[in-house]
Amino acid sequence: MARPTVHDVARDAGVSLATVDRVLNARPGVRPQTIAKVFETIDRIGYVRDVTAANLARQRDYELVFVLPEGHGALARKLVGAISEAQRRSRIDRTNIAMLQVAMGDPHAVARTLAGLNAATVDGVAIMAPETPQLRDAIRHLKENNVAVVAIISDLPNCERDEFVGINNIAAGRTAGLLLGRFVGSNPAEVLVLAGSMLARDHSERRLGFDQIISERFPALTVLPTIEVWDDAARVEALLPSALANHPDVKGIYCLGGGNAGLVKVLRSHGLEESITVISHELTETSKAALMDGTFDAVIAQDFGHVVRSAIRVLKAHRDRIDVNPSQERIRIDVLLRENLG
Amino acid sequence: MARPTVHDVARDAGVSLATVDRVLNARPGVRPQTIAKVFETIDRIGYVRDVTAANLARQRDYELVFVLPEGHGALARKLVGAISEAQRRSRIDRTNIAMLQVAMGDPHAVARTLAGLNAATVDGVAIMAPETPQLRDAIRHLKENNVAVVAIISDLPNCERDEFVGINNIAAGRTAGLLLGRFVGSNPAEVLVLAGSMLARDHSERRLGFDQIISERFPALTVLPTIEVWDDAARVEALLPSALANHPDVKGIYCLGGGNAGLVKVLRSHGLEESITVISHELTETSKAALMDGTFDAVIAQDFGHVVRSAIRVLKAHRDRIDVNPSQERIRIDVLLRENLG
DNA sequence: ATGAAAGCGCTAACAC
DNA sequence: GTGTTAGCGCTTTCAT
Repeated sequence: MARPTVHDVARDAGVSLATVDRVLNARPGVRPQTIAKVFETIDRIGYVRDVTAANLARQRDYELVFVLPEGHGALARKLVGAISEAQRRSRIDRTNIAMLQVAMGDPHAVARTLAGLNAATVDGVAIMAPETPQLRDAIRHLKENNVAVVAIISDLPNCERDEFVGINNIAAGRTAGLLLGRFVGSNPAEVLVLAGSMLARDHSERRLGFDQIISERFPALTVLPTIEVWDDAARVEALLPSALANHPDVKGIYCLGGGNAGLVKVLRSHGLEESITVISHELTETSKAALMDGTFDAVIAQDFGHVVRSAIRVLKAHRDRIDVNPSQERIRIDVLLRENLG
Repeated sequence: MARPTVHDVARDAGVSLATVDRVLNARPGVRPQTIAKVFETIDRIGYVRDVTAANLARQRDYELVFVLPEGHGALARKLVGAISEAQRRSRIDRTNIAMLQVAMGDPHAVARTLAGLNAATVDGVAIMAPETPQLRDAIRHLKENNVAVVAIISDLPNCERDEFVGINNIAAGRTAGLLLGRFVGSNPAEVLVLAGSMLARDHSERRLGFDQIISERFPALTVLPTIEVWDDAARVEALLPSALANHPDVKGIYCLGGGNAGLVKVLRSHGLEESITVISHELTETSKAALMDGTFDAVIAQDFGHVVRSAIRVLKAHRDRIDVNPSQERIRIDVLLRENLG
């Protein structure tokens, strides 16, 4: 038996196509009892709307916007690459994707960018930004105008975002800690932690998870205070050597993200590739090469392509008022070793 | 500027819609020069076909078939679950998914199942089966009738399948070996390997990769001959204890897949959860619990949900003659630890 | 070998 | 409040 269509619903409910359509799209101008009658028919005959036909008739594309930090760092480049790829693919499926890069240092700039969006045409916004009061207001405003909002990579738990697409960073930190602990072994040793900036929510959450598991399971390890490197190779090269000199017992380094290039350079120039276990974050050209040649022992990552596609699906589902497949949208914490880089 | 449509192509090329359609769908009855003219116009104005509108007009669903082993094992159950989930979702996107379970012991039964498919209505087949001459013939026959074929989980490299959707099992074995080696440490020790059946291509490839890396990087480890457990808990309980008794230096166990339940039982009853490092395959209720309580140290897995969705996308793309996004269809070798189970 | 026209499931003027 | 109708981009008879 063929799938029921709006025609079947209209006939069975004894109303016209237009009325069915009004009910389906929650448009005004239908008597409550008519609405009820239509809904009753819908789930009696098991009607489910053909979204693609609807989009065809509507002649309306999905208008999506990605807002992200205007970074030069490897992470930003990777993310931009994944979005560009999605833009290229999107031509065939009625989807327009805009990408806006904003200086994240200035909360007002972020808010202005969001405020500048035309809520009448934009269906959804995916955003990666630090949580500020200004951002919170800007997101609330978008939601009031019926624009879907998802946070990506780094969550905005106190904003009215519809969804978060990214990994659980506390769990990521715990994963890193578990690997570091097991790789280093059970003899007493010190561990150094490098961070881009502890202001970034993802970095501080990773650090939290890392500390949790080290103290739970690896009491022989001493974690030294975080060195903040501002995602800047020069700073790594300036600070790391002296830290290593002051702590000759360092057997492990955990890099929370950012600064991989500087880290690799220092390890090489000091001939420490072999003797120190290094766990880092994000798969980039640098970290991949470091994994291949043994400088890094593991990289914790998330698949940016997946994050971007997932954000797009969630945003579209929101506009179409259909639900997502949670198992498809769960972003995994990838553990990358030299052997499973594939 | 709006996306060009068939109308634009027809007008610009000075032909009718029907002719454009014939060219687009490679149907006969068009003069070569007309074909050329249409194609010229198509890429001059940058026309790209709207697949959803085409499907709407065609009134044709995607008819897909999954063929898999009629197993009771945890792996089979997981796979069936993932396919059922896809079936549930498929109602809304013009996709009918059939699932056929076959006794894989009998190559003729598999071939008969494939031969029984109506090539006129079936668009694509996803199959997990051991490679046999009979299967090879059956697949060739499908391909001759324009049915798309993908191998899933376990590749069929000598068949004319269009694509393989699954992990590189040699790399998976290497990944397992690397983790086992690093977790066990550098003192001399023995390692036990458990296999479902060495006839299964995926298991033998994993073993190969495992042996490679152990000999390359962990010379202190001695890998004992494989114990074949036929995916049977009773066999594990019968064979493993004596193997452990004969080899008191066993510090690591690598389970290639299947038999997790028996393995866990033996380890518990011998009080070896802590002292032996265990790496296994596939995320199931059993292996998840074993990871949580520390009996297993790592599980190498592939996301069956992803495999199934990916196979569906590839099969559809094939019917629509469009290309897939390779990065979306690459199945990752997941390294699961207690901390990143999600 | 080519074209005209109807129709897929849905939406949106516009009419009543 | 509700119905009629044209049309989205494409395919497919049926003519010519």
